[in-house]
Amino acid sequence: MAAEPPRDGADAIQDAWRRELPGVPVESIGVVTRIWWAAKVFGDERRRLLANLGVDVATLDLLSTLRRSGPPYRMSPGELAGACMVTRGAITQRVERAVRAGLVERTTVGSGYHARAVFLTDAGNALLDRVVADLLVAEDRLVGHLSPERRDQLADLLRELLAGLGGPSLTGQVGD
Amino acid sequence: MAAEPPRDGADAIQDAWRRELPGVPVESIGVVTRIWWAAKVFGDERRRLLANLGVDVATLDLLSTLRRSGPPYRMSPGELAGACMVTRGAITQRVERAVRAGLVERTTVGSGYHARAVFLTDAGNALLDRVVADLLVAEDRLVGHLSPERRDQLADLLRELLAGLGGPSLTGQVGD
DNA sequence: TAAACTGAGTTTAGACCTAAACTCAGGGGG
DNA sequence: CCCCCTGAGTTTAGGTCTAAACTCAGTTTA
Repeated sequence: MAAEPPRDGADAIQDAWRRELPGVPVESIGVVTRIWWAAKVFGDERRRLLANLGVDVATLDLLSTLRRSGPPYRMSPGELAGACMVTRGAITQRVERAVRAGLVERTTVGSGYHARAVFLTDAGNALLDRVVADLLVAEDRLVGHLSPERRDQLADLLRELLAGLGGPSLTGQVGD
Repeated sequence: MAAEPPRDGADAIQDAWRRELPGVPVESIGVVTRIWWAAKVFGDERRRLLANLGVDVATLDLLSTLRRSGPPYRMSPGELAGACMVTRGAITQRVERAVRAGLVERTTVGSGYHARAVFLTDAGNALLDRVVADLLVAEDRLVGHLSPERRDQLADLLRELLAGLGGPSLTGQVGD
């Protein structure tokens, strides 16, 4: 007879919908709502930290994806859209901002209307060297209250969840 | 000797940072990145479904929070901000849109500059009755490939994670 | 009782995203 | 050789959010 874990806000939301709309299936809330909240906490924390370091989350996502891609460290806008999980239009805007900031460059073709490849400048690489380690250390602290065993259990369950979601997998991700 | 789970994109990202920035702690990625991706998949799916039903995610979040709050089904903007985990400014804008759509009303005070309480109209309640059940059924299907045992394990680990994050708890949530 | 304070709500500027329309470059038919 | 098609990239309109400045109502204080 293991002790029940203390109830939290997601449990309260399940109860509230059971009360307001009897008969609807509320079981997914325990997973979906908590994932939503955790993502919000991580996202807010990351935004604050990066703001202090002078970058925004979207730009760092772009630069990180290029850096992680490995040699030759160049990606087309379409590849970036797949890896970053945003629309091509969003990539156009991210690249435009990053170019203005001197963090990436584009090679174009023909009249120059279309970008062909995007790659980091020295300044972009320097920014990554300066920021990513701090970010990973901060996030390590955020999840540090979970024992390594619990953390690995959670990671494995999330991997299983994502595999079934048909969402982001190795396809379209880093490492062409 | 349990079989290793198949590698996914998050594993690849861990490897890539180990290669690019040797020495940085990459263990948090297995949890943080997968939670981020899962939230993105759930969020995109919810946005698409709700767009078909003629609502947007932010408005449904507002209406749901009011409905779940129970009697007297009224909340101040500040309470709503806490429960929805967005800034008060965002609540002002959400309420303004919902008022224009006829889904909620406001009671004001004095010159009418400040809202005091926000509550659902009949149209707002009808929209919830029409939409929430469909949404929960759809999300139940999304996580349906996990066995109930795995789902509960995942929910428990996420509850533990959130408790340690000091993030959303019972405080400021539903239930007055 | 009037000035200052405090806290809740609102406004605004700026960032970011999506969806849909638009624009080229390159590759077939005719 | 030219027209059209297709696909990748870009533009634009519209919506959402945050952070910081601003505005009141009610309260404290002298």
